[in-house]
Amino acid sequence: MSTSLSSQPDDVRSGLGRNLTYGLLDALGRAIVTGRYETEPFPTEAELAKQHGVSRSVTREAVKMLTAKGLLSARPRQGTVVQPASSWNLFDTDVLRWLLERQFSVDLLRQFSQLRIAIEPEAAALAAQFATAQDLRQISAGLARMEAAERGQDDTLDADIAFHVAVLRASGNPFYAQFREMVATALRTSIRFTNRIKGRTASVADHAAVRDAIAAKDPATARTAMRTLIGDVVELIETSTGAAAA
Amino acid sequence: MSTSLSSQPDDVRSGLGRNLTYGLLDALGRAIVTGRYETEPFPTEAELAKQHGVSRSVTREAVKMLTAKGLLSARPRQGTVVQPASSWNLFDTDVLRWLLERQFSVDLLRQFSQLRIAIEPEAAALAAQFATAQDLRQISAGLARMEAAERGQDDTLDADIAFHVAVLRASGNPFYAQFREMVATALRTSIRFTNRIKGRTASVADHAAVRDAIAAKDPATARTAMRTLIGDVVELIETSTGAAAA
DNA sequence: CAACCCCGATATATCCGATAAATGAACGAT
DNA sequence: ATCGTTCATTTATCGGATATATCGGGGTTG
Repeated sequence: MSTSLSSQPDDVRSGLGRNLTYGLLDALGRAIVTGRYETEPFPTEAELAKQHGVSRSVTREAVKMLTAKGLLSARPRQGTVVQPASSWNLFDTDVLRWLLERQFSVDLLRQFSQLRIAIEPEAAALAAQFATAQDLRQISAGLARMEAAERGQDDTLDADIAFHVAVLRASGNPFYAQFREMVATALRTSIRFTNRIKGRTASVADHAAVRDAIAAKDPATARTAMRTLIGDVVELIETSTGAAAA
Repeated sequence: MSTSLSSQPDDVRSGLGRNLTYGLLDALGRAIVTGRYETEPFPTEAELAKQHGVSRSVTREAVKMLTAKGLLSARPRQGTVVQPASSWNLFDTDVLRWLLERQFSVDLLRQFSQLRIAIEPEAAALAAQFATAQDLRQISAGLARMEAAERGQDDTLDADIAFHVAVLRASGNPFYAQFREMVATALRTSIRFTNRIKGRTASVADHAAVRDAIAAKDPATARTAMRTLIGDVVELIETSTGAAAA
């Protein structure tokens, strides 16, 4: 065939995933969330296979995975079509990552932080009630890493993530724990905005207050302390958005 | 082989989905969350195809969708294995439905309601700030349906769902709106427990208080009113659980 | 003229058989 | 005993054939 010399068919074969299907999944996912198919129709299965230089099997499996994540819908004769953004599964870590890594994602980051305002304070309150000794050790370990990062002995971002993830786990509720990956992804992305604006040095003292309240089994205080923490983040992003708009 | 006459290979061909792949997806999803593969290893691709009387293509696509939802993981030689429950995407409506519809799901329902305590009051607060005129009409429509249901002129459950979904939409935040399907699913399941215990007649007055606070653009009151509402649900479920345990 | 039915075109859905690649385990050499 | 090789198993990938669903056009009919 003509394209089989793999001149450069979008190169799904590189290193985008552990195999061709995941490579195509990633390429298509990014293309969809960046709106490439808002102006042109989504290709048919045969066209996709030819464009990316892969077999129909690989194509179909990638499309099925995107369907499972709510980004696509396939019907005979009608073809495969991109679903409206309202039906995308925003709590799928792949989808969230694609969305946050694209350009113009500050709005989305602000909206996700608005969600964190609801989730994390309540998670802290639950943690204050149900955290095991080991949960508490993990939270303290995260805090210790933040202090170490202050002295340049650890990575600030990783330490921050470790702390928040530990609190979510300590809630003892799988639905709260589910936000682990998402918060981690969002934090990694958000640093591109927040760190650019302030020196940050994310208030270790405020984080310590959360840990202390959880250790003291004081849900109300834990909730307020965490709310303060996330509130600062939101304010930082609001400022960023406002600055960009002005 | 013995099974090729399709005596009754689990019958994915019936009406479980709009095609074979979705039928198999549903059958396998239910089987996984009900723990069938905790005692026996997950079948290989070839075995699955034979057991359900479908081709390997259909099998592979269903497995890929389950992988996208976090339930499975496939590697050459190792085979396909069920992932630990902690990596299942609980915010996928299929996964949540499979989990809630299985036996012994009261615990999960309680935990999801604990999440609603975080989400819905905050959504109500956001709605009080940002709801459009149309959002408000939708909320009022939901309330009207609840009143009608009181008089036996509408379905209580559908009306309740319509109200909560309208509030989530009115938040103007896609992450909150994402909970629509999940709350709907959870409510439909929860009625099997809550309705069994009380006459319910879910406090229309309490719902009206939420609507009024949103209409008055009073976030704090909207938040507290919604918190009261969900708090009642949790209490109801706690009672149910306690009764079952005792 | 309008309603209905039938047929063809098109895209996904399904089945199939062959080959490639990855990987863990058994086996053998040093 | 350790290390490397071979082998068996399972998923990954390929591509061709056929089935099925569905939209739209066109012809027939009341």
